[in-house]
Amino acid sequence: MDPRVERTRSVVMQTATDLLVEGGPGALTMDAVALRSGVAKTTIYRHWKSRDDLLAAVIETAIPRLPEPDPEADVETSLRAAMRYSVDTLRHTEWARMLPAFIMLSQHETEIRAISERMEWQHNNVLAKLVRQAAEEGLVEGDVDVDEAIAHLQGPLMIAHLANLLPIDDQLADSLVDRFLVAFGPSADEGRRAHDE
Amino acid sequence: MDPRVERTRSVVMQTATDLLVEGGPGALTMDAVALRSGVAKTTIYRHWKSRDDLLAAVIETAIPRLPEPDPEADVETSLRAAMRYSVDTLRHTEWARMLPAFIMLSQHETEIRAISERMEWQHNNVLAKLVRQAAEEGLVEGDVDVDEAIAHLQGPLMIAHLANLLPIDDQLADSLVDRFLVAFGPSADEGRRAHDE
DNA sequence: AACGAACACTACGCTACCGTAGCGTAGTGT
DNA sequence: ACACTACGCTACGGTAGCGTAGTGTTCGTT
Repeated sequence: MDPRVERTRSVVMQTATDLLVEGGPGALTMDAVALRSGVAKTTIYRHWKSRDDLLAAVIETAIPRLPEPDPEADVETSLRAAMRYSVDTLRHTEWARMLPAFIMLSQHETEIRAISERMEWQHNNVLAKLVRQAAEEGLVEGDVDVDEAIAHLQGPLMIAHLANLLPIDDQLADSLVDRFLVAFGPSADEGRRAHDE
Repeated sequence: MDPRVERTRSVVMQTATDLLVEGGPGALTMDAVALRSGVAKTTIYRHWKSRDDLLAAVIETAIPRLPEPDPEADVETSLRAAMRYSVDTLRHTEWARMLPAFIMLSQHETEIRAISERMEWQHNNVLAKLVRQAAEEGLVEGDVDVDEAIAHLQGPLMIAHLANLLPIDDQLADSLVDRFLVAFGPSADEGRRAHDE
């Protein structure tokens, strides 16, 4: 492939990503990208057919994919690894800073919503498998609601990030799994029953 | 007060709210508000000094305030009431549909960020008091991290709403408190220790 | 009845952004 | 060396949004 093409693509993508991260979707304009990247606007349009197309490409590129768990590892280890991975993406990637924009855009832009659904599907797939496996092995209650479990694993992390409520680090990832295993542990029913009376 | 003023204010606010909810911040334009509400643009500018000012007013009006718990009630009842209130605002109010926009705007617009911080402060204040009280009464572990507790109470609800992961209803509110009490209960340490070996 | 405030309407000027056209230049692969 | 393609540059046309001006009208108050 022509190295000029490769260079243009990467420079524009990086610039567009920076603009989105710094100023939100409103800051990602073709003129701004052209000005800051040094790439001519006409050239940008040769690679992306519209501004929305470029925006979608930026998001598509930045979007995290949860890795499949190592089939050798036991469930708890895999669960901890998955949560640490989620924490890492929120700590080290540009994704973290475009997440708010992404959440909003997926509400109103059908193109972005499609990306969002693919991502959620992929994430929930990985996590759901782990939760079911954990249920089978007796680590959590047998009749666990998978979506509820995912909400408890990911929800606190999400709000910690969006509201700056807690520091995002490995310790958080571990404590999330700890809390989850206690809350959804097979002895949880007894705990709740004991509490009710 | 002049009834014309009152009418204009309420009609414009309602129209602006609708536009924000339907199409996000980009849809809330002065021209659109004027057109749909039937109020002349010059009149709108007589009540709000700019488009951003109107947007802020809409958000400020829609923003939910967590009510102070009844001092007569016991902690667990108050906690359940607070969570049911959170659920209700996400189920019945326009706030639910403008939350994504709000999250994004508070990232980049300082005016909105200020509103966001006031809201978080108010919410966390109410919840923090309840969590501390719960700790004192031995309902949850004594050295509980208040912010962590809040994250576990509100996080799953937030993600359930944003990702359409779970139905938002009273049953969810109750199960959130149930899970929370188990995960943060005074016996949680034993649970975790028992699990580790 | 009369005054004043709030309002509607039209028409602006201004800016920012989108997307395109035309032309000349510079780098790539053969 | 050659043709080809990507690229830069400048200049557009078109649209949408913000905020304002001027004029006349309606409504509320006293």
